[in-house]
Amino acid sequence: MSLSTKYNPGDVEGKWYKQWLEKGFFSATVKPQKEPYCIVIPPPNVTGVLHMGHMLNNTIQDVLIRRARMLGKEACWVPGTDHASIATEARVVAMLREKGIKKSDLTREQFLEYAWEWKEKYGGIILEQLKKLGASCDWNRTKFTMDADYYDAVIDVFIDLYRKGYIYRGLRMINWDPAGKTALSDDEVNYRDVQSKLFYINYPIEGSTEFVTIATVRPETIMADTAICINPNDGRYQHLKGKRVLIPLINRSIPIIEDEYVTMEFGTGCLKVTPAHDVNDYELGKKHNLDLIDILNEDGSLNEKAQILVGEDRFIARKKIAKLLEEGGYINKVEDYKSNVGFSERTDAVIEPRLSMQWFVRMKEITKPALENVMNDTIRLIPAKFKNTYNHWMENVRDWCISRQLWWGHRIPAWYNEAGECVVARTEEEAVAQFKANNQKANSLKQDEDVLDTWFSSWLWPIAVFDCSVFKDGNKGNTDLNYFYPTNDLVTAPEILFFWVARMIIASYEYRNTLPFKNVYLTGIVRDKQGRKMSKSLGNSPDPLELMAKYGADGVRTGMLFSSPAGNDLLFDEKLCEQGRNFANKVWNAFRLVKGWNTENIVQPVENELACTWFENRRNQAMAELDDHFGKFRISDALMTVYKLIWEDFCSWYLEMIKPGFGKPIDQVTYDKAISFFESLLKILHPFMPFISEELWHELRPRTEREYIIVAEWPAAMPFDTGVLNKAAFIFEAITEIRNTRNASNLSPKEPLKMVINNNASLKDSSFLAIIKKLGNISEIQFNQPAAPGSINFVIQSTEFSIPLNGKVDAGAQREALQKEIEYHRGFLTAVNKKLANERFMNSAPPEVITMEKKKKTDAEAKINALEKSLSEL
RNA sequence: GGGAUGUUAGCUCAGUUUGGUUCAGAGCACUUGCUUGACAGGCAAGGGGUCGCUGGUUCGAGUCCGGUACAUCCCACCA
Repeated sequence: MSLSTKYNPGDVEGKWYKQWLEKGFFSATVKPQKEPYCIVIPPPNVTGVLHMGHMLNNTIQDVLIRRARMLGKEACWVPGTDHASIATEARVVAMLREKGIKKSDLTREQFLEYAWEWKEKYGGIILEQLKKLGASCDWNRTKFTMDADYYDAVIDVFIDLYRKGYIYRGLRMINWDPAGKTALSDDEVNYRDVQSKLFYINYPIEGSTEFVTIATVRPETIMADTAICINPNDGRYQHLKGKRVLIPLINRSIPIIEDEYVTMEFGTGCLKVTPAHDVNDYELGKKHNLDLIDILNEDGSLNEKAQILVGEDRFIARKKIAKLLEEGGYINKVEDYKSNVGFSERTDAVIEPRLSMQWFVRMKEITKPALENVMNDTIRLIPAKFKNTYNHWMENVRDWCISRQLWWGHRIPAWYNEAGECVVARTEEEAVAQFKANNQKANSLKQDEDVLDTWFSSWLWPIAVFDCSVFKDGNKGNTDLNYFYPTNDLVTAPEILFFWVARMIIASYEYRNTLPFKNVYLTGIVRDKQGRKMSKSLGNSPDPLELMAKYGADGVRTGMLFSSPAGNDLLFDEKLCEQGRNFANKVWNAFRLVKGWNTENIVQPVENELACTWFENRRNQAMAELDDHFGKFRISDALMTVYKLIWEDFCSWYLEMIKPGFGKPIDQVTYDKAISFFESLLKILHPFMPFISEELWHELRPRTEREYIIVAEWPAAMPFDTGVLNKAAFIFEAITEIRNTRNASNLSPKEPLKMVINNNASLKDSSFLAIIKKLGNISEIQFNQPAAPGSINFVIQSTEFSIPLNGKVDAGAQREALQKEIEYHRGFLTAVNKKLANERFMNSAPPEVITMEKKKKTDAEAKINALEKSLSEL
């Protein structure tokens, strides 16, 4: 046998992927007679490189798509990348910095030229990496969220929503990143507990020598205060109502206002109100008509409105002002305080709440169908527990800030004239026309400098990959869109359930008036063994490409799937890949065994006939389990079903049963059966392990030009006979008992044993015996003989077995073990007897349960009998 | 602060909807014995859990109800 004892994935993976591509097996087209099955990939960042999260996510998608393809559906997996405005722009800025170029020295056009150049060079590396894991995407359909037609679609949607009144421009308190000088959505802000100080500051009351003490963690913002607020029900402060106070250091007079918003228990019960620099204060300011005083520049330094410390950074200003207040005698006390501070996800700078003109999507109304259709399971979330979180988010949805102060992205189609008036238009010409129609000046127009939030383009993804014009012109009969949409399954991480999934659903109901996909499979997060999230900074993330080089793509794929039920985080351990690789090796060696047999036209032995009948039934049973698991998106369980069917049932039992003796031939009938079983196993293995299954498929027998396993037919569901399976279970149990007896008695498996069977004469002529003899290495079976002294006895389904050991064993140890076992069964029997003696149990339990208890009793009694017999014969 | 989910073998998880033969399971890990003519990346056998804790309902609770502890996640972001 020239085949290596080990499977070498490196030899075969590239070969098959290339052939699959060449034969066009991945590409999908409209075929009205076939049922479509479609997945759109969650587009990875164009700057991305493959990490373990992608590995898990895309393996699951590939499993689903490959199975659908084999089920005869027109399987379409659409790949692509996301322009990822913030991430990509940051990468380009960093790249330019290395070349000594500052973004601020470039014009927008120059910068974008660099960005595109960079994208052409490095963008899409990740798509090449996906091919290594076997991803069977229809690469002809590869889409990018800034393709020309996609760009237009995004602009069309903006204009359309603006006309419908869903998009507005407004002054709002937003999350400002002073380092990136951009607005961030709420979701791009991470909150962390930070140890800080709580300053108690005295504000002098106007026309009095008394003062009011407030507590704040941000003393540098007192110059922006426009009121002090007390709770009207606060008994301590009734005398302050209607008075005014002076801001320390700058002596500006501000009113004392009343609002129940103030918590009396916190701090002193007096709150300084700074509407320009705090979200809650902003709301309070609006309610009480307070002035807005913004004392910060874009970069977080103080501006001239602060009057003092102008130009200082906010954190330096905080230290300095604390000192000034101290010197001025305004500090009452300072406490240590732990507060929750927001940080930019991108730059990690402390977020500054800031008032700014931004564009928003009004969410309340537009989200309605998206909420309803998830809650009523039109769109299924898997696992369903995410419905709760989804519901909670959607019911409390806030308007979506969609403008970003960046250059890389879809530029907002808004135009301003010299007077600062604004129109939304696709081009400057259209803008001019609109201004004129409004009787407004239309000279020296300027386009909005901002681009749109990345999610404002990716929420169109499932539609736009098929047709970008649909947002402007409606559906003009694009057959791809009509055929593949709504898509079937979406596989993504729960982290982006709101960012992306919810918004795709919203867009789909808005523009297609239907769902975008039927099922959303939410994967877990890949963590390391200690449960930490994998991250670059921790260096705990293995490189999937290196893993695949080491264990094979099939090994890594199955390794990841072994322990990753939907919604559960995956604690990644390289051992899993090893298990995957070992499985591939097992399959490989099973092939080597079968392939090495010589056939002859001899009569099929009875034991082989039984073995084949059994395995066929067992396989059909497993197939039913498999289909059930897939129907419930239990991918790990599905894999485990295949794993055990192949390893235990096929290799350990079936092949051992039919294995011919060394150098002897196997009968043709059994051999053909074995090959066809092997084929069906390779088929159900294929979605999980595409490469080795394709390799062995071709090794197993000659194939025609287009006969590949990737397009082979998924084995149809077949009935199975539980009677056959039960009979086999009986044989297996007997064999296990025999082996156990050998093990416990230190008898080599090579030494043939004799056996006696009592009270089951029907076994005499059965093919069972042949199998028991073969796998148990039993040389002779006698019937209804008195047990010889020193026998080991056991009972299986009321049949008594006896193995004479002729003094080959240590009687003392044997006796002890037997006594222990007898004791256990006696205890069990007592419990059952007690139950049966309980009148109330006998009266209220259903008859089946009582019958079962009675059977337990007789079984236990038989077992004890047999054991006692063994004991007495020792 | 509000909400959700989870706690079952050393580890990762099934099982809880509909209480009683899938009821105490799986894979990995572990122990013992095997140079077994496919595979030591292997074979065979085995050990291991009072189902977080605590009350209750019931003839009977991993499963239903109350309480409690711990963990994780989501939302909000009280100066």
